[in-house]
Amino acid sequence: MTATRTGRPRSEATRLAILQAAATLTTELGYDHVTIDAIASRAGAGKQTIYRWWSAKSMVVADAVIEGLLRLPALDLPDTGDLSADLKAWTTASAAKMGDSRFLQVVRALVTAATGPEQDASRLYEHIMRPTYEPLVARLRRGQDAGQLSTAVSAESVADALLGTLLFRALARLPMPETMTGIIDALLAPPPPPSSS
Amino acid sequence: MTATRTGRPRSEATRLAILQAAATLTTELGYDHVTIDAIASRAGAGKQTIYRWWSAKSMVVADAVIEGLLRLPALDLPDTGDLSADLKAWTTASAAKMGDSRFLQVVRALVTAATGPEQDASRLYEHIMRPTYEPLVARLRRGQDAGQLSTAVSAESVADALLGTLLFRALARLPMPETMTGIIDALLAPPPPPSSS
Amino acid sequence: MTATRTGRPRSEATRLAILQAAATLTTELGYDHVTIDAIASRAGAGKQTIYRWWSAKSMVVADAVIEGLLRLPALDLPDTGDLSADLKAWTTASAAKMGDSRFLQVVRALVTAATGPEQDASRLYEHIMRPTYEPLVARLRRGQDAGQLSTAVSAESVADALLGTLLFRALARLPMPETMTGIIDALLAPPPPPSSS
Amino acid sequence: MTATRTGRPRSEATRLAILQAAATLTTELGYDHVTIDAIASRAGAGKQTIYRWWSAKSMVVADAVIEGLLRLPALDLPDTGDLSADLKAWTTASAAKMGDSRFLQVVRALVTAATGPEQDASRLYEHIMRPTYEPLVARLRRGQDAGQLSTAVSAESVADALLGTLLFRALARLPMPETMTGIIDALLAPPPPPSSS
DNA sequence: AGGTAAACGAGACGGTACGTCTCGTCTTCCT
DNA sequence: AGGAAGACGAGACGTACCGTCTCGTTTACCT
Repeated sequence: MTATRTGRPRSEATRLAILQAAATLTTELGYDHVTIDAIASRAGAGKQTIYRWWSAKSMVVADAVIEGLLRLPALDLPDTGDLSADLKAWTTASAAKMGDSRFLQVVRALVTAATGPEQDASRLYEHIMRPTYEPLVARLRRGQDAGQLSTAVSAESVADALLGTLLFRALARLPMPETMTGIIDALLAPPPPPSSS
Repeated sequence: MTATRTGRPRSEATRLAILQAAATLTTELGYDHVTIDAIASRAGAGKQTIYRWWSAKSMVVADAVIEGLLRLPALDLPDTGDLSADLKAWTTASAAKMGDSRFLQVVRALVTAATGPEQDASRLYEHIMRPTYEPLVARLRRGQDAGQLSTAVSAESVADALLGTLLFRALARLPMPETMTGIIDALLAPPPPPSSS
Repeated sequence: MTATRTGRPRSEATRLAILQAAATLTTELGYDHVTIDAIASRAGAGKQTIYRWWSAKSMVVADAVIEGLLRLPALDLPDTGDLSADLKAWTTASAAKMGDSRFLQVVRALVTAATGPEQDASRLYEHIMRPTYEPLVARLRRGQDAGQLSTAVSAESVADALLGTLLFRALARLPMPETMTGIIDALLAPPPPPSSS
Repeated sequence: MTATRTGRPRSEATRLAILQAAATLTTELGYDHVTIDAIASRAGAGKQTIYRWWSAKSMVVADAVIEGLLRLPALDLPDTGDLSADLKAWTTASAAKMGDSRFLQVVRALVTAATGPEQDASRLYEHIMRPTYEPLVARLRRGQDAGQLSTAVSAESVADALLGTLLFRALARLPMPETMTGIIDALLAPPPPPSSS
């Protein structure tokens, strides 16, 4: 019994109105120009209601992401049986979305939240990163089962490298597709060791 | 001759004091919590002096980086001739530093800047990441020359994967060292090609 | 029969707890810093219970006064038969209490209420001042009966002058005791009439 | 040389605009409904500018009084040579103004300020009470010289009693004129001591 | 040497947003 | 129905910074 029991219960309608307002304003104005006052006003809520449930603006935006009101680029990973083609299709599509400035606005909120208290960071990982990470690892494992990826390397390592590259180059604003193709080839179908260059 | 000629010349001592203050405060407080007032106060300078020479906080911090006053706690990448051992030593040591809050502060500065104007973002990334990224790429190229790494994959791709993994796992707060070892092995010592190619 | 009759009867214990809390907090914090929330919390009552029975903070405090829970630190006015000595003893003792911050807190409550609606103001003044004012007037009347004070001046006027002097000098933070002695002498033992009347 | 010397000097225009705004708003809305935000907005000033120079709303209003922008009832004390008539005329006129609710609004600000830090209270006394108190004492002394008031009582005592009565009855909202007449008569022309009632 | 002019430290200015506090109402469960 | 608990919309509070604007002062170059 962790719950308190008396008192007016939290209003779900208000909670959603706040998250919706945060999502809308982030998309319209960009993360930096969103204010708590504006979120409250747009949501028809009091500021205290926001501060009662969220510790910072970044957490409100992060919750809007979790709630699905503010979409990160969808990263549905296909499974056609051809791991290499699937990964290339996925990274190419993902990379294309990374150039979207609205995406960077959201990423900024998430990174801000991620550098905050451990508890908040973990929550974000669970709700935002894991839904992308786990299917990717699973797909890589199926590729290993199919003999398309060496079992000498952990699927997690490859997933880290792929997601990390996307993150790194997105933040650095470097071009992406070719790079991703190269590393995928390197990991999946390594050439014979060079003997004489 | 665009320059005016009379008047008191710009004070180099003040310029450096401002950049040093910006660097110190960014490391101590994190990019978001650095204020122009604090920089001015710490540097013993007037705010107007800062605004006279820089357009925004991000430009001051970028200049501090250029000046070499603010760095990632980057480690020297050894070159013993054994690429695998060198990378493992470097990634292990780097991963250990990822727990350092100063690292996260700088990463935050980068991400914050990344969502700002293209020009600011590029300046910061160039000068913060390059001192780490370029030597890494160079070392990988030497490894390729020595036949320790396939030439079928670009050195940049491997560098992206390594740095990206560090960045990703740092932000996601996942454990690091083992993972790094695995991916290095995968890239350097590829397994036999899958049976059905 | 104006009253409804069904339902749970009003809790007397809660009513008193609220008034006691209001009195205590007014004394401790001063009228301005008392909040309805704090009263409710201290009384172990719900805010709605307060709003159900009182229209405003001033009314709660007024009721606390009526209930005798909040008083000026009034002193008993002695009656030894010697009006002059009695008044001097009382004013000297009262003046000493004027330095007490609790006194100023109550005065502030009165002044705050005085600027509000007529009804609230009257209630507070009646009940806070009267317990001091009425005995003083009564004592002065007995002095008049005993020939110690002229009947040409109303007892109320003298009471006003005495209490007013205390109030004025307390607010102006001027020294008090000697002054009080002087005015008492002036009123009780009038000098010979001026030569040219 | 107690003053600091550098930096932009305080703007006198802004200072006056703030006091004028405070005066106007107090008159229009009443002391309670004046907000610092409204003063700042009306004055075209920033809130911080107000907080930089005044500790509380009551001090701003008090300064507006001192500056003559928010008038207390003028208490010009006539000197026709007839002390009794002069005092009665003055108290009657003063009492009439005391019923004005705008007066009570200002008094509330002053009392609030008077119950604050010693330094603020002293300032108020010097600038607000003394300009009324001192001429009154002086007039009473001239009355003593003319034999219209006993020299056995200090002029200050009488002034205390008169001002105190006005203050007390104004705050208590009790009727005034008759009472004031009575006490003046008692102090100025005492009847012969009663022998047989 | 004296004059001109830009840069300097200092800090007040009009603003925006913050995060907190209090109000008076509303909503639930418990008695 | 009364009451405790406590969430709610509203909005004022006092603070922190922003970027701009005077000030008086300092330090060069130019007569």
